[in-house]
Amino acid sequence: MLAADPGASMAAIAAEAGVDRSTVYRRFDSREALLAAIHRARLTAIEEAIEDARLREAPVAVALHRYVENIITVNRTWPVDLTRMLADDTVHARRDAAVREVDAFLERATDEGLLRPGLPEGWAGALLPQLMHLVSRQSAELSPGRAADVVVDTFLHGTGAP
Amino acid sequence: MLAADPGASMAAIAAEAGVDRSTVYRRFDSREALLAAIHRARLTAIEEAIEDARLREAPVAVALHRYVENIITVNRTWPVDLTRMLADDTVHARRDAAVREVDAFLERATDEGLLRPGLPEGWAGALLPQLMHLVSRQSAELSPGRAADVVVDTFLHGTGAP
DNA sequence: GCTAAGTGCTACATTGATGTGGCAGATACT
DNA sequence: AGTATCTGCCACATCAATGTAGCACTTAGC
Repeated sequence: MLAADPGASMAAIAAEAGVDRSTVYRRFDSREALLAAIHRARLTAIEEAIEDARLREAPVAVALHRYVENIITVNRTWPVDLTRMLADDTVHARRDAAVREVDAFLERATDEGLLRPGLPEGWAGALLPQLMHLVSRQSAELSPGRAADVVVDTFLHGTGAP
Repeated sequence: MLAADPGASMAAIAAEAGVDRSTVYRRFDSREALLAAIHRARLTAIEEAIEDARLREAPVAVALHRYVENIITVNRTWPVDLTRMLADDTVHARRDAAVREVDAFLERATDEGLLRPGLPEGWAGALLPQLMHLVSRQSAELSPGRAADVVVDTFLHGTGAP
């Protein structure tokens, strides 16, 4: 709901959840507070996904697939865009830390020969989230594991003939 | 502006353009009319991009690169999301026609051995626009030609080591 | 049976955005 | 000079969404 339209009204959100608008206001002081709670939940899930994938120590191919699979699940559970919450300093800082963690991993993946060197600055780091986001909403019928297969395969080898 | 926040107010849009809010209302009857005009302009540019690339006849590798380069320019000129205008029937129909044209091209590209067969249904057709959109706003410093190089290379071969 | 907590529904004040109309000044064209 | 057009500024009505408050009803636990 908030994924399709981040500007959705509280009435629409409440209707989607099958409760009255006033009930939502009983649990969250304001619309801002509701969105902040959702974004915090997503951030926490992202941090757990990163930790579970052991981006610093695990073999890069294994860590990549595990990270992708985890994030696809996060995307499906909390399909909201954190970009619109960068006003909040805490959210901003936690998001930055997660991005830095993934960037460092991609650098390690390049050093260890999984990724091609010489790519444009930040290209891999921008591409990977887009692929995960795409498969999350495009191919809802795929299990997280199969969806991760597609993302990793496309990320590493593209869609061209071998 | 409308790219960053599709829900931007007329006051914000007018301020961005350096004119008064009332001046915008003199040129467009309503907010809807303004958005419709922008979307029509984007659609027209997309149709020209497809025609110029000769997706039906040109060699697939040539047509792909030319199409990508054209759309990157369109994305930078009219950076708005057509998905939010599907209420308008005319927009919907024109967009569908363009999507079908590209899908048919991707099928031809598969038949002629440029793309790998056996990809998930609709994956290439969803991936390509995402890549073009990503490079359009991510790498503003690249010329359309160089940006298209990156997109086509990533689309066909990914970012993995050879 | 009684209480406490949660929920739905309604009414209300407030705010921000939309859209309209009028007026005055600047620019350009004849 | 005189006129037409465009613009900025201001005031105003309208509407949708936010947030608050009160009341009645249901459910669960003691």
